[in-house]
Amino acid sequence: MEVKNPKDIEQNPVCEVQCVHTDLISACINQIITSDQATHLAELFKTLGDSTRIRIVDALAKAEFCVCDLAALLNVSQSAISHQLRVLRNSSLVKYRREGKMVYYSLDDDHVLRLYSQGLEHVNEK
Amino acid sequence: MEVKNPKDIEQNPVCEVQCVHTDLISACINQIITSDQATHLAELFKTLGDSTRIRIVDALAKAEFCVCDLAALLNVSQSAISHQLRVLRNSSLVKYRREGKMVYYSLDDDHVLRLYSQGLEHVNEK
DNA sequence: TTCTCATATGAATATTTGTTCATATGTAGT
DNA sequence: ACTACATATGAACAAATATTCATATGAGAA
Repeated sequence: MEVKNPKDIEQNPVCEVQCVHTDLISACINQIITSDQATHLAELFKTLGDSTRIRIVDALAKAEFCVCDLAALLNVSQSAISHQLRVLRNSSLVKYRREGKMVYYSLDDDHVLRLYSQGLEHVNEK
Repeated sequence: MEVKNPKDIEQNPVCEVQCVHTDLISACINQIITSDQATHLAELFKTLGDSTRIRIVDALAKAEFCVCDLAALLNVSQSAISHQLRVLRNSSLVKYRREGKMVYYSLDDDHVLRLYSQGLEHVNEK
């Protein structure tokens, strides 16, 4: 029943609840990640949040592959692989080198492998 | 939801490209993560792929909070926080305990913190 | 019981996103 | 120049998803 008035929100974003532990909140408010940082970090995780990209990363954790190899190995169209590789590139998760007509992709650094392995550990234990 | 023309796939999943390094592929094909595993892992990362959930995790990395604390701290509606907490619960990233009317949330284990920190490291270095 | 309030949840909506299709770009060879 | 082919990319469509709104549930107090 207690519907919050939009005007109240403008005045005070916290008015909707009563239980707030104000001391704890004021102690933490300055330590919380900023919205900008959160957005960047979320984008990194979001990049790994697709099964096709996970399979690409898994493959690249084992060897360097060209685009058509990945398409064949994962049974996904060349276009789809290429689109997804761009997403992975934009998040600095993979790097590439050109050799003639072909482009070979690999994981950007050990950092990526650690992040991936950490996730794998979590799902294997749960 | 991932592939191209079903008829082509039945006939020959690789027909669209010519460059395939068949030896490398047959050496790797059995080591690649299964689609099922990839889906599970992707869901874990997807869970962290939203800025609101990142901010929740960041807060819970510092202290235990009840739902209304999180709503106030992050300036997000109670309903939205509650919805997102369920997503985090479903991926075993947070746990909770009831105390009277209130429900206190915290990170499920150190695993989650390591995964989160690893991601934070990556974005800070790039 | 009834009231209050902290939390959870279903439905609806708006935005995001992954794939396909068609086409463009870039590179090597003729 | 032209052809072949590996890769990239824009547009369109379908599927997934985050938030809001309204309401339900659960727990303590009167």
